[in-house]
Amino acid sequence: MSNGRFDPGAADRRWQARWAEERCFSADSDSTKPKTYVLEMFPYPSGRIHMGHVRNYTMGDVIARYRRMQGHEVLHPMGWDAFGMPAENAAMERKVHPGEWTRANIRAMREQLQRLGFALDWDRELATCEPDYYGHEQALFLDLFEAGLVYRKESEVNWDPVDMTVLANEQVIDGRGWRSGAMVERRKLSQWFLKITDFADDLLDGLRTLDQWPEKVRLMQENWIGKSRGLQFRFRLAEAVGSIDEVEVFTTRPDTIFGASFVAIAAGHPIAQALAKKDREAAEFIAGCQRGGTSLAEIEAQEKQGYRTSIEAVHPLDPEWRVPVYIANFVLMDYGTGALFGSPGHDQRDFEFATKYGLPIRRVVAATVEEASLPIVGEADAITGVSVNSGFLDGLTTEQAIAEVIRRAEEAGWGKGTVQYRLRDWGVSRQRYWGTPIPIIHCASCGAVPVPHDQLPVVLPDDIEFDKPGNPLDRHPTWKHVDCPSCGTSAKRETDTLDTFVDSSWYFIRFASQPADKPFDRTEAEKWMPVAQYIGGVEHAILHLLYARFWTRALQRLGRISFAEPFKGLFTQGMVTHETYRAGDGSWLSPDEVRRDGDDWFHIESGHPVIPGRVEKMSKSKRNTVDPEPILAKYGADAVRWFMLSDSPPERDLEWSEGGIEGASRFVQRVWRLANDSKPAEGEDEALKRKVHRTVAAVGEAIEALQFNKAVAQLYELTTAIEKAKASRSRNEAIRVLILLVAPGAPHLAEECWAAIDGSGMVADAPWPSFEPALLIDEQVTLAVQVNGKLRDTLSAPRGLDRAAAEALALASDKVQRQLGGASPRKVIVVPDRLVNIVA
RNA sequence: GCGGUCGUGGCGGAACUGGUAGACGCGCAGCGUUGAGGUCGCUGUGGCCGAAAGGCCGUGGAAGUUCGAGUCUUCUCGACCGCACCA
Repeated sequence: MSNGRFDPGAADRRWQARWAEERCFSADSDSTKPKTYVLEMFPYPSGRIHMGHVRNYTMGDVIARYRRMQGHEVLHPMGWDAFGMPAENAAMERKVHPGEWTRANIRAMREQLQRLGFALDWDRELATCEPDYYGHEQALFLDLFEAGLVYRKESEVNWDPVDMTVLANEQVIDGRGWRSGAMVERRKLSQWFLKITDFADDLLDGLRTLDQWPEKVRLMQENWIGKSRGLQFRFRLAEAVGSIDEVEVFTTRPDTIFGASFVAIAAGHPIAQALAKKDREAAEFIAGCQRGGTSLAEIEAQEKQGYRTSIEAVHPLDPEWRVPVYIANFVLMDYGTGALFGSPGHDQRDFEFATKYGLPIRRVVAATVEEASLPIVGEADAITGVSVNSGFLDGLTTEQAIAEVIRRAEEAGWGKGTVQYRLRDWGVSRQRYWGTPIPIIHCASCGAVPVPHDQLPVVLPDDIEFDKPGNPLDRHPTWKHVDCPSCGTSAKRETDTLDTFVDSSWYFIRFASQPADKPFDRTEAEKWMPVAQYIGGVEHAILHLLYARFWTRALQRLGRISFAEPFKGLFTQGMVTHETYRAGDGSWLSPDEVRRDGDDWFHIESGHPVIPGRVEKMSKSKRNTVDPEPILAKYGADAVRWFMLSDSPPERDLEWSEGGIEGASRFVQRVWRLANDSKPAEGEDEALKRKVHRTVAAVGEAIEALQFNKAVAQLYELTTAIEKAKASRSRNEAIRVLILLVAPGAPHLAEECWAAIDGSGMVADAPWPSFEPALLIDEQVTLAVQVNGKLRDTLSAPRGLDRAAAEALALASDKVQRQLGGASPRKVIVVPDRLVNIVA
């Protein structure tokens, strides 16, 4: 064994090979040990791993290895979220098949991950783009279909008329398609939806059970589901429109019903549609509303506009009172009833609308009844208080008034108390090739017919052309032409594929159990599920994590599994960031193109000055990425892993720095030197022994709380203590323990050191060291001595010193006496074993 | 607008239920090792005054509670994140 520097190049490979050979990290579902499922969000196979992956998987690996050392049977799998658009873009740009491109990327990334020495069970690796995964997904989709949780509906989408495809909101830039640059249209398409709204209340209630989730994520989901209680009620129309003689609205503030000054309906509302047939102006207004994309920015940019129809609505509480009906661009068809009544005194949006169209603005809520005649000026007064100018509601608090209106509405039959959700059903149709084919066949006489289970998987055709815009699956000459499974006449396959979020909604169950003949085996899956610790980026706080929760609950409703929540513990890690650099012309420069000289930065090639910018998430566009591969080659896996754990708390951003990786690398060398410095010695070192026990306790605690930066700091301290200690049996023991404590973070180093001190077996199989609680407590304590709350002295005292003795000891201090200047203390506060505060 | 997180040295960050602020790392400085540079080792490092002993100030700002506040309360300023015409 070398006495020189630790050589990660050789050590990394050596131990990675050993772990693989001995299948150290294959999870045995028949094990009698306690089981722990540790999972990180699986990556999209873009081709190369980035620092964010390294950080994410390092954290998971520390948990997995720590649990293993604690005697758990750990499931820690890895796979690929392998469907998605980048593969199709690559196909178009480079004329490679999406599958070929994706699989090559997987090979490259698998090798990179293996290079980092993660304790992964590669036997369970899966890729969502393979039929042996998506075929089972199709089966699950059909189960949901049969249970009535899947339906087909016309829905508005962003349509790119050149590429002939649906665009996600993020792909619409300034109203144009991101690839084609064509003006995006709103189009109605028949799409498949999953009934996530059926579970709105369950998903909301379930959040309360997720006490190991970040509060932030639970709040985000709560807001996303957006439950509101209110009154749904009808205005009779003074004059019927065709067969429609009333308009139903929803409000969360029924107490403001006496402030009603208009009714507004969405452009897509049946009344609006009916009016459009006979009123050209109305038709034009509706068309105007539907121009442009559905993206957030665009809707926001639009000014509130309304078209005053000839219709009037009758106030439910006063048949003489009529309010105008507007078609308005800000009313959403798919929230509530697609219609609302405006109460401009107490809602800013209604206020603006009423101001623009000269509608009455009445105060119906005030802080106190005395303020009933206070005018509303400038902006709406969105308060709760007491009802005023509201007939029978006058004097009631907002809460009472709401209840009273609902009561009367229900009694008289013109409305009822209801609950509304912001959450919409999940549209899963995508007009793309590289996704899971939706296993449905459309038959002219039988309608939408599920593909029989024995004909699954519906496999994507390989002979596919990307030379034209649109969905290549739809253009394929033969693929979609099949016979109806029900009546046998010729029919057509669904050519849309599933949103890739469906793929990631159940992969964690497939990891736990992967039989060939079905999606999963219930008993087997339940040995591992739910995931004990799930780790990933906060960007998935809503979509992925909500969809996965929904899918799991759906499976539970179908009786396929017994648990409702897939992820018991969730941790959202921060991003890896780096300073940005710009040249004089504003172009971005990468970190290796610039050089620092004191406080100034220069472009290496040209010598021109460079402007350093803010620290931002590593991204290609800002050119501030650091590729893990060369770093890995230079410093080895352990230094990189260690740096990922150091410095920043895991939930916060970590700034990549040369100094940081150097520091981590230095630590690796220090541990290595200590391991080689362990020679037979006699004698005990009490102080060091205590330090070791304290560190074992603290590091374990820190890892369990996912505070890796604190664990790292503890280990630095212990390392320094060992370096300073004289040779002794305790010191050799300390080195042995240090190696074990370092192992989850720096496993290659640990194995190599373990071999150097002749430890038995591998660290990968070694148990986590234990500690003696008695040794955590010192016999001598340091008492802080304050005079009037200011620290004046610190004294060493035996633990458990009583109050009187502590007080006497403190008063005996020269420094205290000098502060007192002969005066006697007025009061003395003693906190045993901690401090004495003398009040003069 | 609504909801949330966070403000501590030059930097990343520690500080358990109110009890020695600044652990640990980076950076910086001095010394040593080395032929030089780097590596490596040792020492120092919140600010101000002081040779030192020591003193004063100090956790975004202001006030309050307390023997004692980074921690609790109120107000205020700032940064960041999520949602957003949701009736």
